[in-house]
Amino acid sequence: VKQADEARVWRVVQAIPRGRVASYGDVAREAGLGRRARFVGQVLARLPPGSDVPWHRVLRADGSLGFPPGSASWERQRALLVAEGVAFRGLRVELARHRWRPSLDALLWGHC
DNA sequence: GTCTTGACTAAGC
DNA sequence: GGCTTAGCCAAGA
Repeated sequence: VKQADEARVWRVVQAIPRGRVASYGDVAREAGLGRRARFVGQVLARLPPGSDVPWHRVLRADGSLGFPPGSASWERQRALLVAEGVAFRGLRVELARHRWRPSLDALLWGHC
């Protein structure tokens, strides 16, 4: 495992604000990892328990979660998101409303 | 060295 | 809206 890449993934995920979400591909690109979306999934899967990385804010490009619906992990992730005010439309998060846009975020917060 | 497996994605039907 | 297919790329076996 490339420790440096793993750390970059953590950094990016930690930068996702409460109540917002990003796709695996988004995190990969933002971390400078190109198209390695699946690698992001691997990193999150290996995350130690009790980590401060908000892994639940990372989901698939279509807004569905990375787990089979109804599984324990799926329920846990959904509960965490709902607790943050993230709205669901069936089995998917409303990406249009909650998708994290790092560049926009920088524009809105950076120059204030 | 190859083959399989993923918390993936975009495109096509 | 859904399902399938083909591409993707790092890890492990």
